[in-house]
Order: sequence, then structure tokens, then C-alpha cells
Amino acid sequence: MIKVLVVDDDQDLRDNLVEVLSDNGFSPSSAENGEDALEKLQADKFDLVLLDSVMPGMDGMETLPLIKRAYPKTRIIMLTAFSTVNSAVEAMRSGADDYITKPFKIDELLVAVRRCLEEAKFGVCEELLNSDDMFKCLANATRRKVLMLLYRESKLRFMDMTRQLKIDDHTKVNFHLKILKEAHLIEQDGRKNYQLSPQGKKIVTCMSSIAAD
Amino acid sequence: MIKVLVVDDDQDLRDNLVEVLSDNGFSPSSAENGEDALEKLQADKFDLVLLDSVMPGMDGMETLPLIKRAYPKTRIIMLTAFSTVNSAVEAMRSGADDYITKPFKIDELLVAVRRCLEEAKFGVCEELLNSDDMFKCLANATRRKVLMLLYRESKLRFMDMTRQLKIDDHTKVNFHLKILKEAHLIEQDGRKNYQLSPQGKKIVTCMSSIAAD
DNA sequence: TTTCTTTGTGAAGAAAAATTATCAACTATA
DNA sequence: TATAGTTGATAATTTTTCTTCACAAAGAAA
Repeated sequence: MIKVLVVDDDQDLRDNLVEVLSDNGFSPSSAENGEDALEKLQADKFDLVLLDSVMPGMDGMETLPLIKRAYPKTRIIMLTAFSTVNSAVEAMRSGADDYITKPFKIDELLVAVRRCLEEAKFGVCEELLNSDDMFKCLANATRRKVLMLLYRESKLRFMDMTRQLKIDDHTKVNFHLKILKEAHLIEQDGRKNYQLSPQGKKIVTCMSSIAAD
Repeated sequence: MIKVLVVDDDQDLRDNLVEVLSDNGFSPSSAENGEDALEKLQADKFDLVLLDSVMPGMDGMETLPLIKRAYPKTRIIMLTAFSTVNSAVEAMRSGADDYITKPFKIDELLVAVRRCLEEAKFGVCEELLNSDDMFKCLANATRRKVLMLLYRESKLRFMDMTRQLKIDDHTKVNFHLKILKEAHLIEQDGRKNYQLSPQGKKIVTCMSSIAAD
């Protein structure tokens, strides 16, 4: 289900958009200003934010770069009543994916929303193609076992790892660790302890949603 | 953030648990009966459900198997005031991961919660190790490209695929399609159209959260 | 209908890549 | 200085991928 966050101070518009989005198969939530929006974004993942630029409290232009920095993969469409070329350009430069002027027809918005998400699909595809090292790395059972160990134990020395893996040839373990390091799935701290990298953590947690039920 | 759903008809207890869980670094929500719980579960993913067995409306024992069937990876701890060996056994057989009798000390509950989630971690590890075919399958760029194509186009014929992939030898494409089929990442409908399997869809959407920002 | 082209599938051996085994070092540290 | 821990380089082996050939089914063309 595609989650959309509607951020606007006008409750009527908000409720209206939520209803329309819901009717069109999206899962919408709403927020009435920037602070509220950031809170909602922290609590939940959204695919798309519809962001009003003028609001009391933290306004849209202020919120936009904050959202983009914290959640780079979330798409943002700016909605604005007082539109100038400059403000539009500025919004796009700050990371908005599209820009719509009020008043707008609901269909116009839906077209933009769909196009925006379609482009996001493209992004996913790029990533699928460009993370070759990562996938090659995950293709080996020993290496996955290493990830699993580090997920459970969080930190391990080289020799402790080989013992836990029950592999008697330690140079073999070393070979795999090297590949894992090169794919940035694990890293070493100052004391040569191996641990999952942020990337590595993401992957392991992701497995739970991928693997068969 | 680990999400916990507290299901109990006693509002005091509910509020109390939500507060405690929140203080202990969890992200809790609450529901007051079975129907309510199922709705919340549908709207959002939860890692753990604390489920009261006796409630007006749909009670816990009734709700338990429904939750387990729909969300097999969600952990469930039953909470119950009138405890017998039989009811405990029955709950466990229906898929509860733990069983606590009321009244309980809050620490007792937290211990159970943590252990439960720890065991879930174990489950993730199992999956990491046992889905060898899938990872082997994803290790190849051509095969990932196929997944990507099917993600965008949803359905494709054999020859359309080879053309889009710009591979002139169609038997090579076939080789990879076979492997994808064997790993259950794609499937064919009656008219021999290739499409993503449910598994395959999950993987592609998962990529967006794995790949580097 | 027969023939030809496009589409779709399978399999075996060659080529390329990944993995293992072996040997050789270097670094702490007790 | 021993001893365990750690890493790298290389050849041998196994797996994966590519190439080539063979073949069957469906539809178009003669």
C-alpha cells in the first residue's frame, strides 16, 4: 500500500485530499504543519508527501529540505497558492519532485502523484542494477552466516568468528570477510572487531520481510 | 523502531502498558478488542502483539489464530487473568509465542517481550541461511534486470523480454528465466506471459530500503 | 495442406568467475 | 621468544555463465 502524507493547514482541503487519495487506492495520512509532518514521518514511512508551501508554524519551504535530507527516498510534491517562477525553481532546487499551483483540479494532482511514484519506481530499478557487489556478496552461504553472526553478537574478532562458524581453515574465513568488507556490508573498528555496517544492518533486517512466510 | 500492539479492553492497563513500552524504547499502539486489533494490523506492520484473552467482542483466543495466519511473522504474547493449563496449551498451539498470567509484574512482561523479539531475530537468521536459491538468483545482473523489467511492465512475453534486454541470443535469456522460475521469483500465466511472483515483488520493493541513499 | 518463420524450451561442452586449499608472512601479547 | 591471532598471494578446484546446437509448438504464407 502506497502511503501519502498530506501536509496543509486548511482542514477542508486536507480532508478532501485524504478522501480522494483513499478512493484512488492510496493510504493517506495528514498533518497540519511542518512540525506535525516531521513527527508523522518519523513514526512511519511514507512514499510521498504533498506539501503546502504556506502554512502557519513551520512552512513548506522550510520543511522541504529537512524532509529531503532525513528521508532522501521520499518523494515530495509542493502545493502552492502564490506561485512565482522563482519560488518554483527554489522548491525544485531544494529537492521537490514536482510543483503544483492552487487551485488545481483533482485529476491534475492525481496525474502528478502517479507520475511521481512512477519515477520513484525507476529509482528502485537503478538500485537493483547498480548494487552488483552487494548481491554477489549475499550469494554465498558462508558470508550470509557471517552477517547473521554479527547481527546476533554485534561485534566479533576474527578468530572468534571462525570458531563460531566451525570452519577450521581460518584463511577461508578471511577470504569471505574481505569480500564482505569490499561490499561495505561489514566494517572493522580500531580493535579489529568486525561489525555490521549500516548497510549490512539494513540488509539483515530486510530479510525478514523478503523471506518466505 | 520496534512496533508493539497492545490489545486489552481495560483502558487503564492499556494506557499503562503503552507508557511503559514507550519508556523502554518501543513504539506502542493499542486496540480495545479483536476487530480493532485486526484493523490496526492491516494498516501497519507490528513486530509484536500483546493480546488479552478475555475481551468483549472478538476475544483474544478467537483473534489469535486469525493474526497468526494473516501475519505469520508477527510475534504474539497472550495475557490472561483466568489461567488454566488447558487454556495455556491451547493458546500456544494456536501460535502464541508466550503466555503470561495476570496480574503480572511489568518487569516480567518486559523480559518476555525481549525474549520473544530475540527469538524472532533467530527466525530472521534462519531465513538468511535457508534462502540460498534466491540469493544465488539475485547475484546475476541480467536476472535482476529481468525482475526490474517485470516490475515496471508487470507482464511480458519471452521474446518481448529478450528484445527489451537487448540480448540477441534468446536461449541465454531462457537460461536465466529458468533459474528465476526455479527460485520462484517469477512465474508464468496461462498465456506464457512472465510476471513477478509475490516473492519477487517483495524483493523488488525491498531493494528501495536496502540500496544506498 | 504444406512450408516457413517466429516463438519458446532444453541440454552439453567451453569459457569465465568464484571458492577452496596451500603456503607464507606479519602483529600483537604473554 | 614463543604462541595465538591476523592477513595476503597463488594455484587448484568447483560453480556459474555463455555459447552452440537441437527441437517442438504456434501462426503466417504459399
